[in-house]
Amino acid sequence: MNAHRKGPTAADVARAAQVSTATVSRAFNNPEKVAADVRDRVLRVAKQLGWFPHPAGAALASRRSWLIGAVIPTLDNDVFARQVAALQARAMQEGMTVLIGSFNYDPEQSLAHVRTMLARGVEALAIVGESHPPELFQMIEARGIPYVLTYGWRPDIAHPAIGFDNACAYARITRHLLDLGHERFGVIHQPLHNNERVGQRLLGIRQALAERGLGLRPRHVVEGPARLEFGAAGLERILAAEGPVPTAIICGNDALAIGALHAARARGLNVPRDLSITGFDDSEIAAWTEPPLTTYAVDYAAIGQRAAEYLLARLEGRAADVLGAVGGGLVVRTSTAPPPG
Amino acid sequence: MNAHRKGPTAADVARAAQVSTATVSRAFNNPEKVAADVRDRVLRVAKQLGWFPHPAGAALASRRSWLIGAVIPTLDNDVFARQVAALQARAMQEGMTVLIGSFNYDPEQSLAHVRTMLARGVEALAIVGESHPPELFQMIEARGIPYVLTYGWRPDIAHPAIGFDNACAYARITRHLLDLGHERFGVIHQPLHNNERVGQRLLGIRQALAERGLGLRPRHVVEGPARLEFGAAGLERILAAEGPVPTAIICGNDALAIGALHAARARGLNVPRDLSITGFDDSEIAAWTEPPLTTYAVDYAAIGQRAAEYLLARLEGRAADVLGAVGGGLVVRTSTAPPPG
DNA sequence: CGATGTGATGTAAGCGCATACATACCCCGT
DNA sequence: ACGGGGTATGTATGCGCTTACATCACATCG
Repeated sequence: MNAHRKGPTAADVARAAQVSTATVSRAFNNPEKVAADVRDRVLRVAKQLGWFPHPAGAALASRRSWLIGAVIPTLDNDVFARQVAALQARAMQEGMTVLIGSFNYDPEQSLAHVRTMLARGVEALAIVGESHPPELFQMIEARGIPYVLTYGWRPDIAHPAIGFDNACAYARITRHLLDLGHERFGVIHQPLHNNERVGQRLLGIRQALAERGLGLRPRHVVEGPARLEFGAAGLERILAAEGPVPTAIICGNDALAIGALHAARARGLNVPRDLSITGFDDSEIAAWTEPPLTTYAVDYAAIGQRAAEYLLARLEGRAADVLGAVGGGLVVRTSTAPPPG
Repeated sequence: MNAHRKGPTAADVARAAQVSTATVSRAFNNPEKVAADVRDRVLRVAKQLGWFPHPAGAALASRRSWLIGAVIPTLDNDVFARQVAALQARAMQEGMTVLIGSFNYDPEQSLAHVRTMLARGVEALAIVGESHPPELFQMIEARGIPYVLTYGWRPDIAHPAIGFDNACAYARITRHLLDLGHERFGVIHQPLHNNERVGQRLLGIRQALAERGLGLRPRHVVEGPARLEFGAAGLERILAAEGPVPTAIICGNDALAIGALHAARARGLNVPRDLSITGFDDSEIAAWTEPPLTTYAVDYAAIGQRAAEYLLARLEGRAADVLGAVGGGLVVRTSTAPPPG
């Protein structure tokens, strides 16, 4: 690979503008320290020569990379995309740029991403979730850079984190259904593997049920990919189970819920009269399904924005009171109703 | 900001391993050039000291940043997210990392992103669309780095590009409807502003219509944000127009089409019996709407992957025959049918 | 057995910039 | 007119690494 083209250097600009390289550097980085006429001359010459500070030289001398790393499961999910977009917007205001790595729910890959990001000199890291190899956190600690976990948050979490309490959120959904009078529940959820958030959610459901002396039957809990297709297949499977069938189905996200909605209709069931179904995330389409979906909204943009806030503050040695839970809440539409009979 | 922590340097490792810094560097970058025992010793000492090559030093000395820039309209859209994910996956195989910038259909922002990316030392750039200030392309040319435009592609495009021909794609959709017997068409499309692809699409529709001696009435063409809500509002507006109303509605993407589907149902129209509606992108949900949506699939992942291929090849001075059109085609489902009567 | 080649390692020169420190200059007060 | 203090600019060093080149040990072969 020969990626290099020899361009002009600060020295060339200095010579052409009849100043020293120090003044060239100052004209770019501390304009107020340079007399207006000199600065203008330098900037003009630089533009003419097509020069601007070479990042590696600048990074080396100033010991700053102006890079923040964001490690997320996948970009193919609005939830993370929104978060990253907000992080990036805020970071850009401070002149920092964001490096994104998607790890596809694979701890190997998250480790690899953190490794290369550190090798690229990121000054801070935002990472989705807790399910990562201990080595990942050790590497970060060893580097001594600020980091923050995003998406999930729990009162007893062992890292700086910004997000929402998955257990609480799903307990909230469950109580909504309990209050409507439901007693038999089904759950269609994402893979538990390497995703502590999903475990938290099941926990939240189970706790809310336990409060009323209820429980979840294993045959009414199905796990699979977070896609419409599995939402449909999952509901089929639950309804095919032995014995009395659930009257309420709690889904891991809106896509699963929409799939379930379809499967229910295909079986001639009326939602919500015969079966209540809930989603999660309050995606755009949730308001437009037939019937409109009861779901749970989380302010994902706030997660990204506050994560940026936190990291920026840490980099400046400031304190920032932004860790913890972000806003969110149940959005009741018409896919939930009292159970039949 | 004090982002710096003084860590060990190559010299520390060299000393501890009783070799020169050159050998340390080689042990990391050209392991095969170092005797096995020495290499192991160096790597062990390095790990023990928690050292690895400082990126800025490495970048400065080797004149490589291993960075590729991706400039896209927004991450909030699956279409671009998929493309970026593929680009990134391919780039990572070669040890390069991808810097992402979303410009929100604002040329100012795309310019700003390219500027900071160049300042970060990216070695190549992938950019969505042609609607950017000339200055943007000048900056890239001045830097002399490879770049490729993605998403849109035309036979007469003036840049290296990978994507699909928006005009052809929409002509194809239009002909499908023409073949079904439609003669009056409506269009619900995204903002034309700073988005040459949308203009291309309208062009394609008009050309296909012209071939059969037909045209588009201005009052049957509405422009607005690419959201469900506007899909619905747009259809309302078209149906409220004076005179005979369209029997086929061509939408700029699946979200608009789904919105239109809803509005049609709300007005008591049966799709496709009373009205045909088409989408674009073949998003996951398109197969699950009521009725399932006729739409147009584009292999967005291939765009990202081939863009990476092209840039990588250029960086290595190789030729790569990947520019041009990617796969795609009409997906006929049941939201289209012959016009009523 | 000495000339020559080969592979492993060391030496040292930058890579392009920021910045602490030194210097020159100017303004002002006295 | 002179000194003090502030401001604009220059000087020179080093950031941490890679790599061309020099060197050295050793094996090979005529």
